[in-house]
Amino acid sequence: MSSRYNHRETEPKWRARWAEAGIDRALTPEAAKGKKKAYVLEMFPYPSGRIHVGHSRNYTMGDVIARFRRSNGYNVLHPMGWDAFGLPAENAAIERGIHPNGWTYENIAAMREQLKLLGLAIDWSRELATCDPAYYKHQQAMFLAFWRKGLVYRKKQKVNWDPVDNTVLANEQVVDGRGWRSGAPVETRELEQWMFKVTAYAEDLLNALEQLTKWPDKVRLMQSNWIGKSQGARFKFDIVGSAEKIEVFTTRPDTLFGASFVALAPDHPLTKQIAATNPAVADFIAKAGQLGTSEADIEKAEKFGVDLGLRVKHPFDETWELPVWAANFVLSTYGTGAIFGSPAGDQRDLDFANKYALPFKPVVLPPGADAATYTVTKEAYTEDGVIYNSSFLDGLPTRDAIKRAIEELVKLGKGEATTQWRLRDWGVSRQRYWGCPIPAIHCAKCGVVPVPEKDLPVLLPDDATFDKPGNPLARHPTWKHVTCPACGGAAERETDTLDTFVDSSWYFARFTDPNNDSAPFDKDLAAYWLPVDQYVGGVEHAVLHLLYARFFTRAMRDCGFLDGLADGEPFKSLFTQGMVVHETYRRTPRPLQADHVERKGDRLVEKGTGFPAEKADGAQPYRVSPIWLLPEEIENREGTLYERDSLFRVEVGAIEKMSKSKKNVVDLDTFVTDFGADVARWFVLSDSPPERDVEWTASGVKGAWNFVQRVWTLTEAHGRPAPKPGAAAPGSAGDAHALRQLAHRAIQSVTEDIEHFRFNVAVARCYELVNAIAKLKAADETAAFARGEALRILAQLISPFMPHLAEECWEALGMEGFVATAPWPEADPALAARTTVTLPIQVNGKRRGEIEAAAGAPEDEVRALALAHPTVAQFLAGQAVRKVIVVTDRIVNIVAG
RNA sequence: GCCCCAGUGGCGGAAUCGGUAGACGCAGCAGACUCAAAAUCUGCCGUUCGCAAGGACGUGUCCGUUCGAGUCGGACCUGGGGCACCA
Repeated sequence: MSSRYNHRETEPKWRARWAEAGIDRALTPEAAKGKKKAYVLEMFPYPSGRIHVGHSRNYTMGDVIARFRRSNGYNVLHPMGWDAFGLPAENAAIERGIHPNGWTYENIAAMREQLKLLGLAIDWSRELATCDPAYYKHQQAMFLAFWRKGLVYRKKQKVNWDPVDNTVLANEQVVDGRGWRSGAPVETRELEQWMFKVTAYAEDLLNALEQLTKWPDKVRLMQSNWIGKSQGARFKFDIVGSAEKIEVFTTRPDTLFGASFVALAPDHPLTKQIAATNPAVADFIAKAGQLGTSEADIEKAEKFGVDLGLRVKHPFDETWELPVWAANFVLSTYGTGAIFGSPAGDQRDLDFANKYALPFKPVVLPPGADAATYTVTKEAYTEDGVIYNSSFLDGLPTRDAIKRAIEELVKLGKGEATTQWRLRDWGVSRQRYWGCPIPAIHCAKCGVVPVPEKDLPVLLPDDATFDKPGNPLARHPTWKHVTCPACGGAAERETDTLDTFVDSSWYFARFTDPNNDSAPFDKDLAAYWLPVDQYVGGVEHAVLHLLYARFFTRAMRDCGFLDGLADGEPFKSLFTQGMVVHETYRRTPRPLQADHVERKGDRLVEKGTGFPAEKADGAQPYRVSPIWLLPEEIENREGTLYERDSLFRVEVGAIEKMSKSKKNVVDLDTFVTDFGADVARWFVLSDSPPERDVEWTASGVKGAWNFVQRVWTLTEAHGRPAPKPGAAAPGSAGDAHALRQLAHRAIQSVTEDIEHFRFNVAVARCYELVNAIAKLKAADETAAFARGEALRILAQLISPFMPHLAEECWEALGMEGFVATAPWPEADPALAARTTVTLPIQVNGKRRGEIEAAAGAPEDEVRALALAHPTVAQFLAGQAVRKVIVVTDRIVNIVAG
């Protein structure tokens, strides 16, 4: 009598046994002598509340790798922690009066329990939270060390300022140019900010990307573009009738004879200076300032400028004067904030010249173009070519002309060759409470003074208030008042806290020695475990988090915290996984008469039902709001979707990333109760390649559920112990032999697939194996051996994916110990090898038949067999065989005609 | 606007080195079991012509390279992602 697989009993049972046996703990380097190490890490979560099945994919992928490595004999480190500082905790404090500390730790407790439900092989003894003073005190110590090393400095930087709330806004708190809470238009203010000198490593951060061969090309390219190294020249234009000069940066000094104007950024000092007396220029600055800073905004914006009334001398021809404009497309933050425009060779310059009727001429002749007739009117030519119309540069190809032009600028003492970086230093100051305090003290006499190491950690005060906007640290009555460590006089603490990207820039190193009180981590332990062998996370962190972490490991190395990571690269192999997406559901809006609407507090609701309502454009003045609904609030009645309780019709919206705001989430607890963790784990890895998004569907869940049941039914029906690995078979023939071959080939394939992150293909191979096991009906000893062996192999192959089910099967097959710690199966080469192959025969590239041949059969033999094939012969009738191509074990192609 | 990636049955996808296109799953169809349903099992399942054997067509479009192209090259179309107009 077969019973259904009961995940509700089985899953907790095995989790308890694993925990009791402590199999998920990483071994110390001494205890792991002779083993290789594998550090597997998923990007740690922000404790935002509850997790849904969408989050589970990331952790499941890491877990598959971790379990696979452990089965292959590695000493595995697979830890978990919490990126626990951040804005949402502070928002919750403002909105609901809960202290960020309490809110954060409650969320951590809830999410830890949820993650444990997934059966992840995580070493929970190493758990850390970045908001724990035991963590951030080391961060403060490293901050001081970086400071001593010259990697920290202070600089004025622009921030978004809310003039009503008197507070600095994060970009995400600026909605349509207004403060999210006050609704007041955002102002730009300059504040003294703490900076990390990332640019000190610009060259290395760029060059080392080449060595990161196990990172996705896409991420390497994005980092490379972000760092943005460009070679060019810096030189000065002399202003006519003045001793002042305008310095510009260019990558194309070869086009200097095509110059038609010089343009300055709206906030270039000279532009500002002229604006003081010239209302047209002041007007231009105001207009340019209204444009957004995002590229989308600027895309829509037309290029415009204003003539500053100045003229400059061309560096190569004193008699040639160029007008000076201010233009909205010139960036003050890049290069010198000034350019020369060479319209024929740059689309922006061309658009600008055309708009203001500035004269220009082409100076780069494209290959094959005729110098006498070539013109540029609407489209600039930005590629390489041969220089003409350019005095001493005439006839030189682009590259040589760039060199020659720079030589000339140097000779004239006007400029030099330079390297320009797009990368800027990292501003780490945040005017917020819930972050790591910056260990600095401001003294009127001594200036900015570091907090002495012995006084660390600088703790956050528990009794901050969140009832008013602004920085709770700055307005705390006592916290900031201290004595100066240098002179002993009255002084004030720094009230800025660190950007949370700092917290996540070294947590992977802390995991190697998470309870160290005297140092961030022990150098030997870090040297043993680092770099992280496999890092798994979302592509949204492709630039900032990964770049900052790469900076941080270099800085930690150079400040003596970290040994054994000579190249400074923290993550050897990176995988960026796709998201889980799901349909969205919205209540279909229903029109309402004005007298059916009432006001409750500051919200409109429908009278009687209390459904939220809003103003509408149609015939009726109001409607019920089309709010988002959870999947479990939906009911399907004969193909039409309704909201379960209200019986509103439901519209199916776009398929989007699972998110709280769209409510298209499937709660993890509920799902695990209904279907089990294994079903969730199996589902998120089936069907879609890991780097692509996977859509969560009921039918996909059903497929995974059926598979779990099928594996268990087959295992239970076998009803006897499976042969131990390497046991001799009692003979092997026919279908039983075929099953053994398939099982051993499955080992090879699944092993390869996991190594290469092809989880969906590994899943397909497991389905094949199960189908083959089910198909073998014979009951004799030979078949029983083959079936038992195949079931044992199956249990092992699925164990990284569905660890609970695999343990239950392993036990039912009479195997000893945990499948989780059993050695990974090895394929018997004799069984896995193919002895005969099916070769397709093509005639002139079209398939006309196939033959069976021994694997590796000699070419002559295969050729003879192919030519003798009846159908093939038919197609060859009346034609001469010109050539026979035999690709061993793949294909035969006969060329005839 | 610039840069990058991807387009394969009704759907998700497989084809790892240029060598049988469509593995595996989902959906669907037919049948078995059942009083019935669920579950399970068996078979079919790219389009098209054909009674059949078999043929023709088929991996976004067009062109090319090759004995042979989903895979390589060129041009284009569509969708997705990144971006700080980077001079």
